[in-house]
Amino acid sequence: MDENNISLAPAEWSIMEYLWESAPHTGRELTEAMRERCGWNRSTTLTLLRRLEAKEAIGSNEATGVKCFFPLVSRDNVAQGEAESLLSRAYRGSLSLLVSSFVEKGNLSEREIDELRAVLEQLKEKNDDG
Amino acid sequence: MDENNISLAPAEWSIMEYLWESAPHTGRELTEAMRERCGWNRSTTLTLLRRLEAKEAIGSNEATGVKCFFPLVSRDNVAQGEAESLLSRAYRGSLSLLVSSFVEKGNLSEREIDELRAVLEQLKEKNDDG
DNA sequence: ATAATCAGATTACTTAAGTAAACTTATGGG
DNA sequence: CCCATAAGTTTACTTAAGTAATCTGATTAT
Repeated sequence: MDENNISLAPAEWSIMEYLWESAPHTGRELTEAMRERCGWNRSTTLTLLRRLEAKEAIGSNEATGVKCFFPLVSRDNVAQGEAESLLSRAYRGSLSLLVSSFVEKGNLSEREIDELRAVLEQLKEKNDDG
Repeated sequence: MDENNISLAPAEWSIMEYLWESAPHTGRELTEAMRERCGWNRSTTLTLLRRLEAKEAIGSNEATGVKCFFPLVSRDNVAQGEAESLLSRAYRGSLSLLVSSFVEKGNLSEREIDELRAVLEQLKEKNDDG
């Protein structure tokens, strides 16, 4: 694979989020959605779509005469890639360092803490029988 | 405070890393270090220093006649800020979601896992007597 | 067929970022 | 006093990103 290492600018994320929620969508639908969500002009959305296609983050299909866009990369993959890039830049590649910095700041909600625990439980299991 | 929300471009990180390791440093020292570490031209380093000063990520002192640069923001703060920005963009603001995506990918080393456990232990204590 | 509308493409303008050349002082030797 | 260096400032060029106007070819309602 080489769809790896695709990184998205914030504005591109907005479009991808929509397409990850549901796809495919026509340019018209995207334009309308982005106008509502971000207040973008039609041209803005179309430009972003073109750029996303250029970097192969999305693809399009023109069977019906009208172009339909859909994601070529998964949200998980993109998120993971950006997380890894952040980790290596700011946390010497260490996930635990990141987590620990949040823990130390003490700005984690009860809910977050519970969820973290759950994740670690899951990890323990994986480790026990893996 | 308003030194909050300072975000650094990758090239800027390189300079800050050096200054976080030790400071203050003269332009000459920085230039030399960046030439070694990144292969940058003198002008490049000086430009980056100027931009960092403009965004108040670093300060300088000219007492000795030669400008000396030092960080105005802590590495932790910057890292935290970028992490929060990533979380909100890619993980709906949820740290556990990020961690869990790494766990699921299964690309965590034994060491990382141990460290994560330790961090969670720490969190448990904090929570018990906090 | 023809004007209004729509879809998509081309062009454009701005700011940020990476990278560096060129210019300007200041300054230590001769 | 004059020049080679050194330190710092200005200017510049490129690509990415945010944002959008404009142009062009297709479609449709009269």
